[in-house]
Amino acid sequence: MDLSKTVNLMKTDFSMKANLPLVEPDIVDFWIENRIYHKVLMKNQGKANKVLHDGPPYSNGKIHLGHALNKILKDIIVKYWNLKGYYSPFVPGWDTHGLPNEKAAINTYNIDRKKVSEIYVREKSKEIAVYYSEIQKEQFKRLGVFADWDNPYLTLNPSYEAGIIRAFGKLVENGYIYRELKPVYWCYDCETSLADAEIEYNDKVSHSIVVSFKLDGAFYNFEDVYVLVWTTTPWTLPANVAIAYKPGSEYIVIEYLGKKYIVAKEAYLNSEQLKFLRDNSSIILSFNSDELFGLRAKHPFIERYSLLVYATYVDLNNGTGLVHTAPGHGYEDYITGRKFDLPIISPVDKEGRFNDEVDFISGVHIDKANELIIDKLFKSGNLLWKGSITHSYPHCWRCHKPVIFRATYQWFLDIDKMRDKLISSVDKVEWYPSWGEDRMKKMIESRPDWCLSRQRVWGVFIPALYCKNCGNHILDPDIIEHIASIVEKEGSDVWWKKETKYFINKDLICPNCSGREFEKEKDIFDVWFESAVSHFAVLYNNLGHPCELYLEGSDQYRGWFQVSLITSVGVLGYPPYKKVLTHGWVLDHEGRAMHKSLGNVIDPMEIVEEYGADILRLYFATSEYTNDVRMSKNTINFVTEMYKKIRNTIRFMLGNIYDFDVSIHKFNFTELPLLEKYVINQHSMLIKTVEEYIENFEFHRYVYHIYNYIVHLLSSLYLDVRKDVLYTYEKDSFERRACQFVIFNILRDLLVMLFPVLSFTCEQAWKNIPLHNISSFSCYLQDWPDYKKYKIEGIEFYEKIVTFYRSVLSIFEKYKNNGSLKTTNESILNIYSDRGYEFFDRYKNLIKEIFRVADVKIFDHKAENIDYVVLDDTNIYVKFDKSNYYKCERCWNYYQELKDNSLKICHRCYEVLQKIGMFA
RNA sequence: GGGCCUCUAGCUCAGGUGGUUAGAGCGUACCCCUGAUAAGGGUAAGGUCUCUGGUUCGAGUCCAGAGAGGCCCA
Repeated sequence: MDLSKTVNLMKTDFSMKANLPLVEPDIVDFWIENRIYHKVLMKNQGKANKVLHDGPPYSNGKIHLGHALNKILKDIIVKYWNLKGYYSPFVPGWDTHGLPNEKAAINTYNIDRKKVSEIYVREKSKEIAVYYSEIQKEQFKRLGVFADWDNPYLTLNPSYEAGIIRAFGKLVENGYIYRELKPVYWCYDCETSLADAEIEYNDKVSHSIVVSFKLDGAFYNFEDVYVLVWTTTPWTLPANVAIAYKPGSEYIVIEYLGKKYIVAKEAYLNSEQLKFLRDNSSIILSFNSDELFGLRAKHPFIERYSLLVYATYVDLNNGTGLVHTAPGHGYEDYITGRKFDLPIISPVDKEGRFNDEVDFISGVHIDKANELIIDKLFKSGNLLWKGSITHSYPHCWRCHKPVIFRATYQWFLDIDKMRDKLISSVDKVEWYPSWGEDRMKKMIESRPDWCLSRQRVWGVFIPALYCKNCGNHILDPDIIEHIASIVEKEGSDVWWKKETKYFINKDLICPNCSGREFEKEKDIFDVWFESAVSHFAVLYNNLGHPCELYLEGSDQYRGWFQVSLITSVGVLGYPPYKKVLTHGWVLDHEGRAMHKSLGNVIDPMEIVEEYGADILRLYFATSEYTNDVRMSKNTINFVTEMYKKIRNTIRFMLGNIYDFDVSIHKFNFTELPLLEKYVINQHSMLIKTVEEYIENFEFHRYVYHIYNYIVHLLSSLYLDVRKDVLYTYEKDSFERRACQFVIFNILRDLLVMLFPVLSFTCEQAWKNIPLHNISSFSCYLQDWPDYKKYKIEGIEFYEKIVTFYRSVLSIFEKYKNNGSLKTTNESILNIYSDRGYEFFDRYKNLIKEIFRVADVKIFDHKAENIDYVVLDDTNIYVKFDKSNYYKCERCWNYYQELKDNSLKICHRCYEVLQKIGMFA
């Protein structure tokens, strides 16, 4: 008789080898064809909603690992919420406007901006943006991310654009918008402003001059004292309004050729530019630079005074330690200017020519003006030294000519006005990790006003008008709303297509000059403003505002978290989110950022194609992602092994319920065998703990906890112990059906609990559960398990037996290693204890079951010279003996006697064989 | 240069309010099983807790520096 044929071995089509790269695409199709995302929403309709609002990635390339990490983490949360019974839609978004796509369009289609219409550039930019958003969408789908892919929000959608304009209108109404001069990079050859990204740095030879400004009044009883400044851009001197020194530093008065000059001591000793006077001058006074505060110096060729102010960026190793400050011509100068309320003078026009402000250079180009100014300084005796310098200098990316900083009028959002409100609104948000709150506050405290305007075409225009007569700007909330409603229907292109009057819906008269002719603003919004108002364009009046959660990389404290907060507080008065969660960056194995130049970039889709999306998902889920996540192909192997263990355990469970029907084989948990009760109660604890971890967004704990449960409790203990019952007991026996019942419950719950991470694998396993046992055709349509259902009282003692078992195993190892025993099956376990006799005696059968030994003998006294383990502070002595029992050839257990010695079958197996008709 | 953050076994992670020999899994080595089999079970060896000072009877845990790395600014 072939006894192996009489045993109930596992059966399943769920293969051991995953083949994820091959299998996953079909599962994606299954989800999409069956509208699983929508079905879950229908199921949860009317329940409490929790919305994770998607921060829109920029649509100018394929996804990288950072995108993958971000979307997978979001997906885990949203899937958990939906399983838990919340109504949690996920609307994906893309940031589509802005310079990178405009640049990409110009490069891709070889566009000469001067020769084509703005509409053409916009059309081509849109092509690029839509193209990449579609690519990214497909990639995200392939990662197993669930979302409303057919209805994403794109910032170029007319409805979204209208939202941008309306949000701006609210900010105007609330008094946060103003217009002011600000220096921007300017190319006088291309006659345009440039963004940072359009700047390239090249070496340039510049003038290098040291200029004196005469102090107004006496300094330390010295009359006629001069301060020295160094500059490489003499043409900016007409815009000089201040001189900056480094606070709290040692400055000196020196005498040089009979005159007294102030410089920083360190500069005097080290600076290249002061070399000319170092050897023929003497220090006559030393003082703290703070004494300079509030003094003023006379401009060398303009009837104006220059204020002495402090600035921490002043460098004492170059120049004089006193920095020529022209807020109209430099960013740092501008910041200092705002700090000290200095005027912004901008005497240069768009072609680089001076206006009439200073007579001797009126109409002169700045390149020529340099010479004239140097000459003027020389003649007045204010030029102390003249040389040249080669330095790295910003150039235009298109014409490669040096650019200048030039103050032009820009639109601003007034942060100062709302700063207190912003900071207090930070308190209303829960930040994960908690240091986020502090970080956000510190950033808001020091953040300058927000320059909203860009001199570009690919974006949403700023809905402002100008009086043709006097140039006065007009921001009218009624007109802005009117424009928004036009854009909602026709898209933002309409601004470039229609005449100004098309946008004016009332009798508009310039309040300044009573003019009636107007023209449209040419500037567009900073792209950050567009994505910043997604809460208004997407959440408000739709998904709900504020939403539950924003989740982005930690760079977004400066970016989207912050700008969203600003616009939300500015428009509605409160934050757009209840919680903010951040993740770190994906780094290479060495902990370095991935850069093309370093050659350490890993493409997420490469991982998906080689290992599968579930592996990538598991990788991120097991990482402590609030820190940076290191990744290399080596570390992926670790996750792969972990995956195999999970998969095989699932497979084993699936294979052992092939003949199980939950509608027939139903039990109350309280009537189950002890081991089953113990396992079910552990299962209850698992669910509870896992929930807590996920609620705190601690996914690595959640996954590791399940994993350890699978390894320690299921694979190593329960399933291993119960193989005997599953394989050799009669199919319909209480023991076997009870075991299957427990396995089925655990399996079903595990698949649901792992679904947010291992979506593909769980769905695939779900399809392999015998059909009659499940009520839904997708794992995702199940409910999250209720831990209370599995709570069982009075089985705490079992833990003690398990602990005893685990510690005794190392003793058994000694018998194995010296060759006296091979398996526990064949041996007898002797337990000696003077204090634990009663306990061990009572659970003798359980101990036999867990240890899988031939027999257990308990003694109520200690033993000498043998191994012991400590249990509850009591020494338990343990000895294994080889039994002389007989092995049953069917169940492989050892018995004192067999039923049939010729067949070598034990009593139990004999009965089973009889029942299944083997002896008929 | 500034703000914020990270640094525990080869790898991924645990280690509330400071307290005896720092834990788990993977990997490794060795053993068992061959009815989860390109599987399953077991045991063991691996850590100056990045470094240097300090507080304390006592610090991975608190404080101050340093180093390496990350994000954001300048």
